[in-house]
Amino acid sequence: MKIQTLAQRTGLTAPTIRYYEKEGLLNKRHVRRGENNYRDYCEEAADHLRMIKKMQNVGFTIAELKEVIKADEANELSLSRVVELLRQKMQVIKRKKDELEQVETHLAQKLANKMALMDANEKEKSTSPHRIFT
Amino acid sequence: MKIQTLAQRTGLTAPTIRYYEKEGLLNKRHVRRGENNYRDYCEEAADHLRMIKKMQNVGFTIAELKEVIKADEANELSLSRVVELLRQKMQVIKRKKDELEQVETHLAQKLANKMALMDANEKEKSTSPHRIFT
DNA sequence: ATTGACCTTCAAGTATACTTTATAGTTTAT
DNA sequence: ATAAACTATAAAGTATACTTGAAGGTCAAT
Repeated sequence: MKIQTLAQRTGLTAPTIRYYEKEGLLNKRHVRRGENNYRDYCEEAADHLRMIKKMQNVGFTIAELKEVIKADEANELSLSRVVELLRQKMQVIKRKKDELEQVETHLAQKLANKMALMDANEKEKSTSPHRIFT
Repeated sequence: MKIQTLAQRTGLTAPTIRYYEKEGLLNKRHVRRGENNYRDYCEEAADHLRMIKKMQNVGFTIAELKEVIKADEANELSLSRVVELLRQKMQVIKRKKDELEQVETHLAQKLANKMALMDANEKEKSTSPHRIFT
């Protein structure tokens, strides 16, 4: 598949996909070159990019993504190092999940607060008319 | 409390705190000025900044943070607008949580994979000696 | 065979979030 | 009272993650 197709399937732009390749987030498994020198992507490239997008959304940098991707491709010699890295990244994710829940609680509290205020306002509005002639 | 104290309590640097103030993430409730023109922070400022840090960590931009903070301070007239905004941000958080879980699953799978490979390697090592003189 | 829609690379430009530097006034300790 | 350690502002510099622009090659349809 060509770059525009992949862009549409992932919601990224073609320049962004080229940029990610330059930054080392894609490898031979994902991209080849045709005779015309056009990039030719395999089907899995779309999933790969969607996962990259998700990790980006939750705060991973390109450098961190690259680290995980490269580790995944690395050979057996560094297996224990890869396992260590994956464990470490999962710790980071756990921390982020905790933080998200704290933020969620915080916002939920603010929301409840504002809604209570709105309710109070509504009551005032509906009771005022009764007081017009009192 | 002065800026260095606040910096230590939040893990931010003094310039970062000044920068956040300039960007509108702190208000009169959080900072005042002494006679010397030094900033004087209230106790709640630390919690406020820690929450900002958490939201930053999970991918909120300064512009988004400012939006929520300003909304929170807004008067009753825009209450329904604030409630709408808070609901919207909580949706974003929900989405981020989903994404984090997907990434977590993905990494957990890779981890399991690598560990299986390591196990296989270990077995090979322990059986090889037996084959040395065969 | 020419037009338009693709593709290529490379370089420069932009937005965000800081950090650093320069310059100067204030407070604290000896 | 003077040095060290703080505070202030303003402006410039940096890193990250793209986006945009220029200049050119390729492909598909008329």
